[in-house]
Amino acid sequence: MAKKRDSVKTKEKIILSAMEVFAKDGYDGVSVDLIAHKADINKAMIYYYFTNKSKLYEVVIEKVLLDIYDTIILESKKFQTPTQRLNSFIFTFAFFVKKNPYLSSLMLAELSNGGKNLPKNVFVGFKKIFSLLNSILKDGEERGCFVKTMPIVIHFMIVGTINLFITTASLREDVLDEFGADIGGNQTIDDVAKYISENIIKMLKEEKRC
Amino acid sequence: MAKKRDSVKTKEKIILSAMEVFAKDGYDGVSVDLIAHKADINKAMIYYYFTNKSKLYEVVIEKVLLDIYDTIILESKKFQTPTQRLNSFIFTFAFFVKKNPYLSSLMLAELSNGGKNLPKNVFVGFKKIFSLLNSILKDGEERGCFVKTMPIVIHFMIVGTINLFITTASLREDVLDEFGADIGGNQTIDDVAKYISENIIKMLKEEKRC
Amino acid sequence: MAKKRDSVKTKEKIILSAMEVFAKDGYDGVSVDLIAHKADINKAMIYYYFTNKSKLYEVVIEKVLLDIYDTIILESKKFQTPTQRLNSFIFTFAFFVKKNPYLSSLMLAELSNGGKNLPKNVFVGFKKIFSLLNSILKDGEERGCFVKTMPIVIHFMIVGTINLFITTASLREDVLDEFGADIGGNQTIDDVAKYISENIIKMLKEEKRC
Amino acid sequence: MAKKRDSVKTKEKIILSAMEVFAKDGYDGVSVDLIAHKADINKAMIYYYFTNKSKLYEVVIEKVLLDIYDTIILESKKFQTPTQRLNSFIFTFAFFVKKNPYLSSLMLAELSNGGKNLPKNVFVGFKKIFSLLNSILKDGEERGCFVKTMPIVIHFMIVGTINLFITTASLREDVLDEFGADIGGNQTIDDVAKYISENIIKMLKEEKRC
DNA sequence: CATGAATGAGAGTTCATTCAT
DNA sequence: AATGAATGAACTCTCATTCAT
Repeated sequence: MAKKRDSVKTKEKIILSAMEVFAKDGYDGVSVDLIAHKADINKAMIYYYFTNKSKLYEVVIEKVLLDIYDTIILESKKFQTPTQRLNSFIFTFAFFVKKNPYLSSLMLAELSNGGKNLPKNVFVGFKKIFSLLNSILKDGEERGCFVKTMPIVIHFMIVGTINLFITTASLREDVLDEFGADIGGNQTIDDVAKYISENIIKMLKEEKRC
Repeated sequence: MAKKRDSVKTKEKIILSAMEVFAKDGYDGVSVDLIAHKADINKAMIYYYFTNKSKLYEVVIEKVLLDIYDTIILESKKFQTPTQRLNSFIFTFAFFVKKNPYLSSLMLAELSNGGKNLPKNVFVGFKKIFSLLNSILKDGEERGCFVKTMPIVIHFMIVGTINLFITTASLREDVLDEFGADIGGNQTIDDVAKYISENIIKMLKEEKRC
Repeated sequence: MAKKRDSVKTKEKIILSAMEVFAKDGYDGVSVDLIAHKADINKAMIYYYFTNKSKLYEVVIEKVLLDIYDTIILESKKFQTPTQRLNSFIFTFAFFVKKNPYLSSLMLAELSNGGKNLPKNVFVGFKKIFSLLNSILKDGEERGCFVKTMPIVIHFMIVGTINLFITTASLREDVLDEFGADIGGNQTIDDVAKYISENIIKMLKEEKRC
Repeated sequence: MAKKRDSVKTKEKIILSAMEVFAKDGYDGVSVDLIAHKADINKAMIYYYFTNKSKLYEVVIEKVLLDIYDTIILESKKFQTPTQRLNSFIFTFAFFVKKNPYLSSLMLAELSNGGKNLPKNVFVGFKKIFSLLNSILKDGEERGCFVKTMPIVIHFMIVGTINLFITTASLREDVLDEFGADIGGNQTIDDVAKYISENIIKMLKEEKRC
């Protein structure tokens, strides 16, 4: 029998519901009422546990980013060469957002509005992920595997492409028939990850292999 | 002699103000009051000319997308080879969003939320731009300049990277000092465009030149 | 060729449109914009000709009431005996509202809200009509045709019944099928007038005939 | 001990205030602000309890009609003969609207505008009241007390006359002095009910008595 | 006479947040 | 820890009315 008062469960339900609706409709597009309703809890509980809407949003975003970071770090450690680790970075990121379809929307939304709903300190999440990629690239450079590059651009290429592929999925599906060109309706996120990985690695190499 | 009641001017003022604030705070984050105030017109005029907030948003987005499209098309026609035209596509896009810093936010926001605030027919704008890139790529393939590729991924690589670079500019600046790695604080959008262009062309070529 | 500027025609178009929509949705339920649109004239013309919405309403009501009065008076003069004249009163009233289906709504609406949208002087219209009936009844009494009665109640019996029959027509039609009882779906306004006339006259007579 | 937060009381206050002002100024003539103010509650509570203005109006009307119905039914059951029951119907109706002066306006207003502010299902109230009268008349016919009649016309005669008498009371008072004829200024609603009852029963009888 | 542009007040509704129980 | 009631500000939208041309 489920306990009537289970703070952990209640908090979790709130975060999950919040994540879902924030991802779909954005911070301003969502009411606290809606979150409470989705989570099947009393609205006042949100204030009890998270102080206010803004703080709840922070918690949601922070959780999302740290989850990604932890996952990527974990996978990345299994490999030694920069090439393998870069490949792992891309695939793990793609795999993660595939598993958590809300994340892409949230990440893009925050990046696109300059984080207006967030305090600066939340961006440690973004920075951590970037730092990881950065260290892979620097390591590759030092070992002579990769050419000197612009890490932030590589980062945006990976993150931007994969996120856009995910977030535009339904959009592309809607317009599929009235469109002659190939808009990626048949490609899976894995195909995309593979394509990106191969080509970015091609970009980063001159002659040598690692 | 400046007329006191000039519908064209009023409409323009509304669209410009709307574009600015929508880009900064998103559809739901902006009040009609604010738009009216920024445009220095009476709020009711927004309803007089645009029926409602939603319709105004549509007009703004449509205008943005068609402007980009027209500009890119125009530039693109100056070149003959697929390589040149692809290069032109990237640079013109980058140039345009640099000149119109609001656009990136608007594009990313719409892409990231699946166009929830827009009717499907507005996506002709997005499709047109993509179609243009698509035809360049296909042409390159047929002429044997480019390898077979995934056009939608190339598209997201270009558009996503440039848009993210623009929209995150202030964000990156804010965290610059507390951060060791190079987060692109010194690079201009032109540097980025050049880098993307060179590397994507490298990706698309095997041996031959066009 | 129709003249571009024809004040009489414009005024008439306004009054007719106003009558129609006021009848359907009431004074507060109608916007000046709507009247202008229905009349196919510029909104400002309404203010030009009628000063404001309230005054326009007055004009409409006044016209309605005087039209009825004039018609009834005219018909009534064709008859000599109180019985005939009462019969004429009822039939002419019924005939008139049948021909002008908006009037009933307007009359009932004004009566039901105590004339809140009208200045007292507009009620001369109502009073005139009542005076006419009153004189018929008094004449009947004096001549010994009718018993002494309560004129205002007779008046409400006639006017109320006929008006309700007209205004509820569509309502009764809507619920006709789901209703066993006879709600007057087959009766015409003429049937009703006949029925009312016969029975009220029966009420007013004792033994004698006139 | 009076509770500070009593949903029942709050709801009641809202309904009572709404009934009063809707009766006076009609659906469109009343603002939600006014209702809230009259009820001495926060405006948002109206939406909390009744969703919107329209739904509140429905609730008010439904309550009014069912109240009348219940009262009439209760009284009617005390009598056996059709004549007595018809007499009871008329007196109870008159007594009820005298006690609840808002009702007549509301009923007339809704009848006169074809129920534009109400969903069809609200008219069960009207239908129930009419059904009751209808069954009295049918019963009278079958027992040979009443002649065959047009029930809907009888209904409008009763309801229309009494309602008009009530709603026009202040109007008639205002114009009393400037008017020679007897406009019912001295008659009470009971006089009117008695008059209507006697005469309608006279109408419905031929020779026989019940 | 006629028009379209403009205005300011106010209407209906929503929402983040707080309070009493 | 949990709930439903309450609040006040803000939001979208409408409307009677006026002004400039």
